[in-house]
Amino acid sequence: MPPKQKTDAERQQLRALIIDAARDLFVSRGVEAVTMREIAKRIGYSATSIYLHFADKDALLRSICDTDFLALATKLKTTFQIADPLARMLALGRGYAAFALSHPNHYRLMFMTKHTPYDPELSSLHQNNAEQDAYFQLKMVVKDVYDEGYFREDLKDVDLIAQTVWASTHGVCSLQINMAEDKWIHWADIEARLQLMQTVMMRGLLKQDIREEK
Amino acid sequence: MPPKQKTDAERQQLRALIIDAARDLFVSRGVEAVTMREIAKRIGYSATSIYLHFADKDALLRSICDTDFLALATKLKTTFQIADPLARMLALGRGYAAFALSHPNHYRLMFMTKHTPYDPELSSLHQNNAEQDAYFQLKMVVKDVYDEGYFREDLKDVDLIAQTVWASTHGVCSLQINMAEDKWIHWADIEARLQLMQTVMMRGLLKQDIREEK
DNA sequence: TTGTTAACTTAACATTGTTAATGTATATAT
DNA sequence: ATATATACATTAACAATGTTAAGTTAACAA
Repeated sequence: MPPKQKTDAERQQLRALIIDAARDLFVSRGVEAVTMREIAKRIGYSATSIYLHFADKDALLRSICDTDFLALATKLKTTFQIADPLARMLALGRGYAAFALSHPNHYRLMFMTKHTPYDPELSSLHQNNAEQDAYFQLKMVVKDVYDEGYFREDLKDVDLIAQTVWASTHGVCSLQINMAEDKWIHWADIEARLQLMQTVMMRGLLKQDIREEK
Repeated sequence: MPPKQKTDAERQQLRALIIDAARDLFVSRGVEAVTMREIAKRIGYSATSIYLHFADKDALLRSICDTDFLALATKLKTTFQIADPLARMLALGRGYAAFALSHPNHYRLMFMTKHTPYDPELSSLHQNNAEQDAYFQLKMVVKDVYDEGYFREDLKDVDLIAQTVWASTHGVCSLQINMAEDKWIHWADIEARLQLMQTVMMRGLLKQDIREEK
């Protein structure tokens, strides 16, 4: 029994309801294990109603990722208040890892799951926006450190540096998320692994005198 | 029309046939996109025949991973002939990355896909065997470098070092495999990213005089 | 010859994502 | 006030999937 003509706000609200329910289920049991019918049941609608708001399951997943990317960027934004570029870069890394490890299934959806390529055209987020684009945030802080002249002489490509910094933290976090339960490896403490990775990266990227100053 | 009573060798052969066909398909189109019927068709059997050799799709996947872990260890074994521990460690990293990037879907199955925990008990491979256990190979070479006294004074935990080295290369490779197609990031060349990561890690892990010697 | 059984196939099931067909209550037009 | 159109929702249905149950066939043992 549909009360007709929802306002835009109401429709947005239902969209959010679907997204939240879906994320909850995806996050606790994995994307493929969750059915459209199940998501629908959770919010008291029929499965097909979801298709009035999302083209298909993948589009729903994409929307969830969009909101999670925004959540990540919002969290990392708090580092902007740190004046020293180097301290800011380290804080960004720590914040990123904290997000990854406290929302492992979000992180899996965002960075570890096979997907149709992310495309700024198809996203509700704005690329190169400091409030919404976490990669842009990283690039900015790396650029600030670069502009201070802290990086070694042979490091000139800000994108390359940013991607290497990203990969280092992503490596630790993604191994933790995907392999921590395995009996094959006797894992060192995750905090120790994160700390060592940051230390090693700083040693490898920065000029010696900058490191000694700290 | 079943000619009865296969020998053990024949049954092993059919198992291998299934594994090879399944891997081929998994690797080219992803695990979930491939159906049991399709695998069966490829080798001229019916889908249900596969269940005579593997409990379910996941067990089949596990067997494939086992053979791929062995393939990785076998590939990395070629580095054993390098006398210098440091050069050996670098070669191991390069070999690992080459494997990951030339078999991205294998790699995805092995290290990026959610799985029931790997357990030495349940594997056909032997843990801590230099021929079969790639992590053990890494640990060994890290230990050799450690024994030479090449690592910085503050680095004492071989497992922690090994896991950090692993995470660095895994980070680059897994981002490449999962995100390279995304339009959001303007990716630097993958070779440059691998090279910089190795350089940075060596700078961060090794004593200064060792690095200058090279 | 007659069972027995291993190897294999066909049928069948429950579940999935998704589309088509249908209903229903409201908003608008008359 | 009545009719019509339409937005919102549901139920039915489809093709495809992993998997199980129920045959079928051929080799061997008695």
